[in-house]
Amino acid sequence: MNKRSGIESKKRIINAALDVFSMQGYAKANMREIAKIAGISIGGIYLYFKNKEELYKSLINDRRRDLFNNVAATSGKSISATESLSNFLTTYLEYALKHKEFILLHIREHGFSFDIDKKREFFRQQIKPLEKIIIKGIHSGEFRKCNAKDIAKIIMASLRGVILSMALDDDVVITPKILTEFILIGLLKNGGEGKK
Amino acid sequence: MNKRSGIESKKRIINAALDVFSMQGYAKANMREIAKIAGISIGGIYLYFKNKEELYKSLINDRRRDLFNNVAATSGKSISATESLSNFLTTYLEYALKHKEFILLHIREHGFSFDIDKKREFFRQQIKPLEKIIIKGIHSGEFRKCNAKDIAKIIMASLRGVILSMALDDDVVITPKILTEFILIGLLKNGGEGKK
Amino acid sequence: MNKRSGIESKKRIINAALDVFSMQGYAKANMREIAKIAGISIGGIYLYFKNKEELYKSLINDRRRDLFNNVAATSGKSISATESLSNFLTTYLEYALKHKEFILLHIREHGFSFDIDKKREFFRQQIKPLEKIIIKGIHSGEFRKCNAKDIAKIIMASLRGVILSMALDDDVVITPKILTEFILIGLLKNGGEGKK
Amino acid sequence: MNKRSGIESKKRIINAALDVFSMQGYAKANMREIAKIAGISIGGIYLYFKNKEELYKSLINDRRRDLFNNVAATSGKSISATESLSNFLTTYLEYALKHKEFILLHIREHGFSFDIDKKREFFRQQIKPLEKIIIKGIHSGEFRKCNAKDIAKIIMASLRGVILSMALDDDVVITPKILTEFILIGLLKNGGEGKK
DNA sequence: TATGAATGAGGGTTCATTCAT
DNA sequence: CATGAATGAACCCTCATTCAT
Repeated sequence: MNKRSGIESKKRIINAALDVFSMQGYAKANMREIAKIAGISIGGIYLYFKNKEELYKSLINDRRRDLFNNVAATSGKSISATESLSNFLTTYLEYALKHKEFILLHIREHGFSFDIDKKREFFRQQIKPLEKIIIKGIHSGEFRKCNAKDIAKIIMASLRGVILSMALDDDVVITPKILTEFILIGLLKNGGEGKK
Repeated sequence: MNKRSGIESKKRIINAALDVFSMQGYAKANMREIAKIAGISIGGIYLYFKNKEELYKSLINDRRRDLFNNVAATSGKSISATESLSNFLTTYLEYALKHKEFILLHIREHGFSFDIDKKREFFRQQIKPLEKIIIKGIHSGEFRKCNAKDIAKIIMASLRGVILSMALDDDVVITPKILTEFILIGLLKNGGEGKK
Repeated sequence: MNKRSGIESKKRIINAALDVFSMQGYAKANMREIAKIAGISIGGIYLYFKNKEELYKSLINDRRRDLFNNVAATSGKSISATESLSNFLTTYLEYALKHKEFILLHIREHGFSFDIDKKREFFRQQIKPLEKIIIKGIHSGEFRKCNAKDIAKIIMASLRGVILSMALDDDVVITPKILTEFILIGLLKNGGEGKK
Repeated sequence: MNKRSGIESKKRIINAALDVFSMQGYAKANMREIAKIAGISIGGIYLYFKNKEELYKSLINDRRRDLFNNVAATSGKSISATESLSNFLTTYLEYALKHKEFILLHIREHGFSFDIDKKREFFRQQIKPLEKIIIKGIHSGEFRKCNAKDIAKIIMASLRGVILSMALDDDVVITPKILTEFILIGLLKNGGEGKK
């Protein structure tokens, strides 16, 4: 009977769950294994989480909030739209790299598990700040004229794809700088001759 | 009791399986439901497929071959690199739209189910033709100088993200034309002033 | 893999369940044991009953319907109220003796399990025919004047107690004849001097 | 944290246990809930009772002794057999009304839980004083000639049924007076014409 | 070919009980 | 005396798979 502080135990469970869920997916993930990795008994998990679903949701929501805060924190500071976009992409990419398991889990289970609508909503919400940046850039003359909404969707989708690819395949490494450049050269009004 | 040709039955099973697997994911998918949708008995499935895993693998491989052939078919014909790239993206996007379920399944289970290495290999294979196109474009003077491998990875990842977003969210519609344009403007040597 | 007709299996399950439920009560009863006694696998039970609760309810409802039909069948035929009462008591007692397990289960779980209101209603329904018999007897001059409702309640309660005692304790044997006599002597207008 | 005398705590546990056991039955009753209602920690219960079974047995035995004492206290005082019977029934009924939960629990678990033989014995013991009363009544000429043992069994069973019905169904109210009258009129030699 | 009743391993969850504090 | 986090056996139930028909 290992006595640990409740918070300690909860953290261990969350980490173990993140591991197992992201490796096996929600359905195949197995409470017994999570318990084992967390170094706790099966019953112990149910001291902190009502059930498998609640454990999963808690996981997702925590990371989601985290990511959201990260993005929000860097969004206000920048001056130019170019800088804003760079910050946006960097924040996302860095977060994704640091929390591979969450990203995998999130993408893997998106549209399959509970709260589908909530998830869809979450994704749509992500596009809005991006759209604002693009509009700002167009107004300031930094970006070429385009349908901000469409381009935001494409960029967001691409970002998702890049993150997914990096999470899935260790061979794929895409730095924020390269990605930003690739996207920007297409957006800058003067086509980027000045660059490179 | 329904006498059908074996091929007929097999087709029905495959379609049903694609439905169910893509909706629920491999782990949660249920042989009983597949059988019901296929209009066949449970035992019937095992006449054509050794087990659940085999059914799943058969599904994936068939579509994979199919997609590969599609891409290959359109790759040789085009003359300019720009055209080649456009064809490549269009083929992928159109295939993805026609086979949403497969795409969802493929992405969802990639890295989680069996044959992980095979899948990874499949993805890497996809990048090669793209890389060739880019190199061709650089040589022909159509594309700006860049690291073809890196850019190929980014484009492939973006394409994956676009497909995923469209498959997951009905609200996201990205046409091959718009996507190609977005990517091209960043690749064209002269930065796309001539365009638009 | 023992192949039996579905009906055969279902019967075996019902009998086993009746045994186990009545011996252990609903909460302590154990699906594995039921399966074992029924000579079937655990999963087999779930082919015929959705879950433990459904199995239990099905059991109860079937017997209830059965008892109800028995009582109804003998109620219409008799001429005198005395005879009616005798028939009523006899039917109940005989049924109870034949289905001890059900009675035990019914009493044991009454007020504790699901459908509490349904059960209460069932018990109240049972009193009505009894009340009618008493009223008939008072009108015909067979029975002394009394509050038919109260007396019906007492008789029904006593009947329940007798059945319970017999079901619980093999040492207690009360024949319909003796019980009827005991009750009747109190009901007959002339106090039963004529009798015995 | 709450400092209470041990006796105080024990009492609170017993009351809580009586509540929970009688509402849910032994098997479904839950130590956590008992602890909560008793306003004590789970571990606290185990300071006073070895385990669930011991707590239950302690409960039952205490009430049993209590009831037994009550009956004994009123049995010796009366002169006529009629009065004795009336006292017997009244004592039982009143005790039952005051301790509904115990009665429910006792009946519900009789024959299912531990010490089955002890319980059976307890019930048989109850019949003896009743039998004595009847024999006394026959000798004194108050009661008609009958098989005292059989009649005692019937009366005891009826009493049990009446108590059960009242405990289970709030709609059923049977006063000691009415019950006694109903039973007596059948027992009195002269059929009870003098009465009422 | 085709059926579907039967199997049983395995997974989610509960809860009596223990023990370090 | 008292606490409540931790344990793990045991329960209900699902579902891939088999096989007699």
